[in-house]
Amino acid sequence: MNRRQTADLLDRLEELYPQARCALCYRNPWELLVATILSAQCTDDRVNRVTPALFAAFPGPEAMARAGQDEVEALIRSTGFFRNKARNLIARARVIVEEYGGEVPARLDELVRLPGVGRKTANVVLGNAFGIPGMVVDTHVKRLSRRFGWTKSQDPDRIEKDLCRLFPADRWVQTGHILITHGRAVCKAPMPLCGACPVSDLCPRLGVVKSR
DNA sequence: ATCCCGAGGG
DNA sequence: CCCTCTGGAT
Repeated sequence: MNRRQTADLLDRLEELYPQARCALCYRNPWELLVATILSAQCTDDRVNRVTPALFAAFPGPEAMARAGQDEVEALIRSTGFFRNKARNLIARARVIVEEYGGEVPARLDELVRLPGVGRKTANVVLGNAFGIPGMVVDTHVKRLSRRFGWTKSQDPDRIEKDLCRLFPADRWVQTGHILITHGRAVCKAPMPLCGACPVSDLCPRLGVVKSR
């Protein structure tokens, strides 16, 4: 799929999913950071079910830094990986309090140094809480990128670079959201709903692009 | 059984 | 590249 076909596809997906945005409930960078790490291997609606109680119990990094491991675990148990997540939430809060004066850093290199924060989470926070362009590569973006032929790699870091080269920076954030939205609704992991796909005419999987 | 808007470690 | 961590929905 060439650059022009890709741009056409993005235009149409953006038209189809005009409301595509971050699915996590949050009111500030700290809450978004917490909600995003909880969303690892867990659906966003399940995250949104536990965050109100979590944010009420630990409103900011200072409170979280003083939290007990089992106290946090109890609140986030249903999101899976709760031991790792609880440990990282507390450790991360301490780093934010001690090294960043209680403010979530707005830089990629500083965010990824926080415990439990990888490039995916960092780019979600940068794009949605700080308005800094970042290409989010989650399982959906990864899958669609391969299906549309935008990358041959399986490595998320490599895919991120490929997509950043393919798209202009001012579309990175929205591209992530619309790919995720389309991936969840139509272009699903085990069984894509190709018969009901609104952009199947642009899909290399069906061999239609080549014949145009 | 398989997957979910992942990260860390080998 | 591989593996593990975890619960819940389908």
